[in-house]
Amino acid sequence: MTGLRERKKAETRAALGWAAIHLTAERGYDNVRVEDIAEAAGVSPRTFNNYFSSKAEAIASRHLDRSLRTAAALRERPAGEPLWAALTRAALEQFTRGPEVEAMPSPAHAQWVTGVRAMLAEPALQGERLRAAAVAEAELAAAVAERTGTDLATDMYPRLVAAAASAAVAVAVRHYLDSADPPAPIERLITDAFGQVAAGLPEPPG
Amino acid sequence: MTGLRERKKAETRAALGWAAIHLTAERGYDNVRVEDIAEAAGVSPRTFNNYFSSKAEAIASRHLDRSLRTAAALRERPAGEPLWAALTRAALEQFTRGPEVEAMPSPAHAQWVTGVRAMLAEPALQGERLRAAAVAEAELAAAVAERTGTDLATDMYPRLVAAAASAAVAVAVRHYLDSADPPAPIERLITDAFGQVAAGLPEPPG
DNA sequence: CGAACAAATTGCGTGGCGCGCATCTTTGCG
DNA sequence: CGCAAAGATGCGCGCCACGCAATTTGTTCG
Repeated sequence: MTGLRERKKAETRAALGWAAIHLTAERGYDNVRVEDIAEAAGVSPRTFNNYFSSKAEAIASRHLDRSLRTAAALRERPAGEPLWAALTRAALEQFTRGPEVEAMPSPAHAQWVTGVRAMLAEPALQGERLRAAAVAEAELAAAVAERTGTDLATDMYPRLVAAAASAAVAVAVRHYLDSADPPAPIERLITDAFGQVAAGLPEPPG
Repeated sequence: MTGLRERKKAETRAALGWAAIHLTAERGYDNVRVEDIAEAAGVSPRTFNNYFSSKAEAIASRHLDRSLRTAAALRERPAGEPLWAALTRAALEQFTRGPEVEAMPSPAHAQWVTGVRAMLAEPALQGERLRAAAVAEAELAAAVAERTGTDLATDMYPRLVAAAASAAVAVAVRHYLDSADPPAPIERLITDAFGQVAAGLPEPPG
């Protein structure tokens, strides 16, 4: 049952998360006060901390949500599919561009990208982003354990797989953001990264 | 040249880092104020923030130093050694027990372990730990790039290797800490984890 | 329907933190 | 010895996370 209560809560959370990201990309991390975020989301400052225990956590929340979806996506891949193929697909599914950004006028879009880059570079945020990734990784490990019939408590295998997969995505995204001009499409980079990991990252011929 | 200046600075940094860890393991994260750490290190509270920009960073500093040593160790492995063998050795070298802990009376040792476990579980610290790991991972990637003659700017390979290696160590350590009673020796777990990663983490036979 | 219950929001107050700035002390070097 | 650079310290400010208690808003039953 989806009561009004739950829905409103989800909406407030989303509004706060979005406002936090939006304002930060726009003005920079420490030109945004919690008060501003709360106001933009139409809620009292005190309420902010009922949803997030820090400014950084709010900003990382969308990253967390997206990352968690990878685990969910893996669970929905057909059982017959080989593990690494399923992981690759599950990861790729998360990289369709969202509507908020898609429906953004072109001049603003350039500034948006710049702002997001600055945001990702902000040291004060990296820890929280990584923490979110770690939470999602745990979820992914659980999904891998289910799929492969291994045991989280006794086998390192599912956690190793989850960690390697997360690393593949992270490296691909980083490569995408770093390479300036017309970068290779993110889909190709992710596929490539997963391919290398699944191949055991053999030393390239000198 | 190692002037008095540099040495004192290194000493102060070490003293602050150690005091931060020690007090936190003893009393718990938020029963330790910055003032306490500074006092334990024999330095003014204001000086604390000349060395670390947050309490969490101070606590994670030793983790950072240790992790950075892995990259240095890799650079010192013989050039002929296969990459993954060299990585495994470099990682293993970091896990010889330090003297401060070794020379600790047995009754205190038990409490120490408990305190450290609680410290590692503290959410407010995980982000900073992960951030330290990320910094070290970057350094490791650079070392891998050198050794394999690949290019950080154009190839995902060195970063993928560094990330996979870091993940292997992290998973092994976690497994070691999680499994209670008489756990498998950490050396075996690390070797095993590296072996699986280098083999491409093949799906186990159902 | 409406009354009792539960859950969320809000305002207020507090302790602590991160850091800029100005000042004083120590170190390195000629 | 004396000076310039680097570090340590004291002070003060703005902000943040959170506990508590009062209030508003949804939910559930008689």
